[in-house]
Amino acid sequence: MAEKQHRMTRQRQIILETVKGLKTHPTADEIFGLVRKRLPRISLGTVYRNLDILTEQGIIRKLDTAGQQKRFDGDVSPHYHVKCVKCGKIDDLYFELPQPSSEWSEKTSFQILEYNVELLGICPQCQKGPSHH
Amino acid sequence: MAEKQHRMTRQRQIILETVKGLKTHPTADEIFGLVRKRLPRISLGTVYRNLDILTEQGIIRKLDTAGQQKRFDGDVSPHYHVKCVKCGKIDDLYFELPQPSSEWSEKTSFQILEYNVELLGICPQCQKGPSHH
DNA sequence: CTCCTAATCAGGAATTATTCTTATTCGAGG
DNA sequence: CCTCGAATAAGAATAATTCCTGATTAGGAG
Repeated sequence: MAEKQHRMTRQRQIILETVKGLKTHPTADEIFGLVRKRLPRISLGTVYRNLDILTEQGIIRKLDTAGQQKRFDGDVSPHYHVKCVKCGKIDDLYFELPQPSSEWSEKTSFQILEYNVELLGICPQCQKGPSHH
Repeated sequence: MAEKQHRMTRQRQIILETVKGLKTHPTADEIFGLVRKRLPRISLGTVYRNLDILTEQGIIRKLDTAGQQKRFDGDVSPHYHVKCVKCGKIDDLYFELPQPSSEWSEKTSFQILEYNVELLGICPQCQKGPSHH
């Protein structure tokens, strides 16, 4: 099972620091924008590659939310998310869900691994005015 | 609230029949492939447009599953889905999952509209061999 | 410290899914 | 039939992400 070696490059380090340093759930290009301030020559491809590597390593989380852009989360503790249907913003939800029950597996031929709950709603900001951005 | 008029064109009719006639959860291009057999000159854009219109009308369902391609479902009765993490195939689940509790909404400042439950698993086919597709 | 090499990088092209544009056609109410 | 807004085919455009290439570098071996 030869695992691939991973070097800690300056780029990867700064991308990691950036994601961990945010309480938001940034998209790849938002991270790109921030990292660029410290590493002006970094490329978007590098950001994507490192976000994927860090996700594989379980150091950050990739939010496979329905919709267009994927978002990333520096908080890998178990929690769920709400997404604003208007602006796409994501908020954390720290509640417990029951474990997948064996009863479920009996009713499907799939081997069930996990389940996610994604709540959809409207964020405080978009509740105020008719979204005019 | 002037609803937009919708004409029943031959294209829309056949797209609808196709989706309703399938027990699978086809992607837009799979539907395109099938509809094409009856309407060789139809364009992919027409398929997309009509799938969206039919979804708006609640006649079919668009599955906003995380991942790359969206899938459609001719069965609009309430049920959930499992997605195979290996091949992306989707299966229906006709059992009850934990209902959203008001407790959840209290923990966020978002106005909750709806919630999705997405189960992830491995389909029978992918359980067998080391996925060599 | 120096060498070596696989891992990584920057830059940009390629891919993929979906939406949009435009000129033309058509469904259905009058 | 006529009319007209809705719908169509074809293909361009967009957006997010992945892939490709030749140059660079981290970090272990010597």
